[in-house]
Amino acid sequence: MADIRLPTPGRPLPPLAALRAFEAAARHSSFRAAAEELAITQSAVSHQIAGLEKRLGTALFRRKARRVELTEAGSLYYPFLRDAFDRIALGSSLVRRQAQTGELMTQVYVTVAVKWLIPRLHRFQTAHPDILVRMSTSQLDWEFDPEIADVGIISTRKADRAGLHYTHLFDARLFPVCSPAVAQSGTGLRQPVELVNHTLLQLYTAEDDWRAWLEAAGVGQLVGRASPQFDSYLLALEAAIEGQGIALAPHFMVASDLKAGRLVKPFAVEIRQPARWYLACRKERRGEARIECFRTWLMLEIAADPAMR
Amino acid sequence: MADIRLPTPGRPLPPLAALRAFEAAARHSSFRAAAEELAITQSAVSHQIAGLEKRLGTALFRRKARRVELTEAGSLYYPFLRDAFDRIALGSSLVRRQAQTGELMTQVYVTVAVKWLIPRLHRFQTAHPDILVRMSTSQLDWEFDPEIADVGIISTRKADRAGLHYTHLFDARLFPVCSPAVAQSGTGLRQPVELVNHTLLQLYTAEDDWRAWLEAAGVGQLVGRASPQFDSYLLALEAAIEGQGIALAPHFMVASDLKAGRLVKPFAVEIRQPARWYLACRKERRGEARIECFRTWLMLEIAADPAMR
DNA sequence: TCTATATATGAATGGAATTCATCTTTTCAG
DNA sequence: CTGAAAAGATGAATTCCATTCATATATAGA
Repeated sequence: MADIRLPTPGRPLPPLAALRAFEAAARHSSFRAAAEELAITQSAVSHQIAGLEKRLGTALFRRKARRVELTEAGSLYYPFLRDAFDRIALGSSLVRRQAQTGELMTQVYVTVAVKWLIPRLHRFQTAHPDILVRMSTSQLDWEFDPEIADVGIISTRKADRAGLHYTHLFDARLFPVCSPAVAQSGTGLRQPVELVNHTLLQLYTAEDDWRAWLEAAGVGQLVGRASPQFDSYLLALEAAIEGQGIALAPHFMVASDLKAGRLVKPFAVEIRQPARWYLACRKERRGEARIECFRTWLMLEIAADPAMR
Repeated sequence: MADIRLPTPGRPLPPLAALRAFEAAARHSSFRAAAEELAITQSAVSHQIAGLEKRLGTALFRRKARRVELTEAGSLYYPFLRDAFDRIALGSSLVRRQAQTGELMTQVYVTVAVKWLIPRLHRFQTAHPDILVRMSTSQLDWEFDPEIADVGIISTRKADRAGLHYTHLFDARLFPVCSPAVAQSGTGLRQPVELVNHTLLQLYTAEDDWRAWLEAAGVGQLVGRASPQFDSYLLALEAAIEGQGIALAPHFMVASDLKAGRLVKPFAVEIRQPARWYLACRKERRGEARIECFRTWLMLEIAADPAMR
């Protein structure tokens, strides 16, 4: 039951603070320099070393006029402490590095991956070369699966699954987009009411979005032409780019296509996407270095991206 | 000016307390056992390790039902910390031992050495075999010389020499002693006034002692027969034992001779020796292990010796 | 002798480490 | 299946130790 171990049972070690002060003071041959290195006052170093000397029952330094020098006892002690702190420092940095090394499996909707994340990912890889980001792209309605992925960028109305930690990322704005050709066809597309002559591209998983937007645009009764329903925004947007109709999509998913002129935004009316966007991970894995790196980076990218406002 | 040193400049190490907790917990595979070893609560260990994990950005333990086990990161970390603490412990114990090893030069009046210290010294040597006590026996009037000795057992009226630290040891009682033969010679020696027919053995350095005692005994005007003056109590007592007269000595110097019957105490009257007895050492050397060992042992011996009361 | 620099020291302070009290989870016995 | 025991987690309160502050002391150099 009891741990009968000679070298380590209940070894009462001197306080670390004092040992660190001693190590630094010995290295610098100066209390003042040691204090500076440790970002404490000279007084603290003096107190700590005095306490250590009292505890060990021997002087560790000879106080000379403008410096201190190790006594015999101090010279004996110093190498042990130096080595010990070197090991602690080395071990700590290895663990820290290891924690930041390896893969980070992210679960992302395919459209988010293609339209937003992948174009930015090189910056993350540059900043964190030790973290290999892998992506599992799911369809829009998939739930985050912590068995598969370390983190998930998900859109949901209630971020309350037990055991998961959610970081709110942003709220998306929804508005219709179409190809420039479609916007100019016929009499053009100037009023929401003119949508009646167009195909509204729909998603399985967001069937209410169009209804909500038409409502907000003041044409709630309007029913557009039937359209195939798509699995993902990606496909709906592809169809829109090819002029097959008008898609309703979150701003951040179409920002690049708008900028490139592949798509245009015919109306000013926007609605908030009812589901909010989160970064999810297992509760107990919050704090893991790779996850924190990714989270921090994500937040910065979002803050820097006008399409996220 | 600045210390350009790769391995050690201002390395921010995790708090020692947390590292110790981790090391102990890893060794025991149990927070509870670690807490017990460190004499803190389980709660403290839990807090510390949680903080460490947060700081390192990785879990160090997997919490299993009735125990914890190291994660990969923990397994990587543990050997470093174990080694580091082993070194600190080893270094500390070496320094402590070295501090208690070597000689301790004591400066003692020859009579104190012969009559009191030497008979007890074997007990000190048994308790502290690493400390070799050497003695420099001085005459009664010598002052303590910190250049020569580490400590001095001295008798003085004012313990106030700059740079010296004094520990009060005891106050001595003075009374006359003589050989049994002398005490019984003639009509015997029953009243202090009968001292007039005897030789009063005197010390150079304590000429007033007899006067003070006679005063206290109510025979202040009495002047005994002239006697040679001695260098030390030791010689005066030797003379007394041989029946050459009556000596006035501190109780602790004659306790053994009284017990052995070589001397007797003819009168009950005692006076306090005006000078008090101290253990002296350099102020800045107070706290040194060998000195503290000796001081502590001395105090215990004195407390245990009825002749010191 | 005066100034600059370094360490020592006692008292006061602040904050981190610890405890306390309580909860949650898991195992094991009956 | 229920209850008890054992281990760990957690938030709030507390205690104590490290640190700072203010000041003293000591030495070298001008």
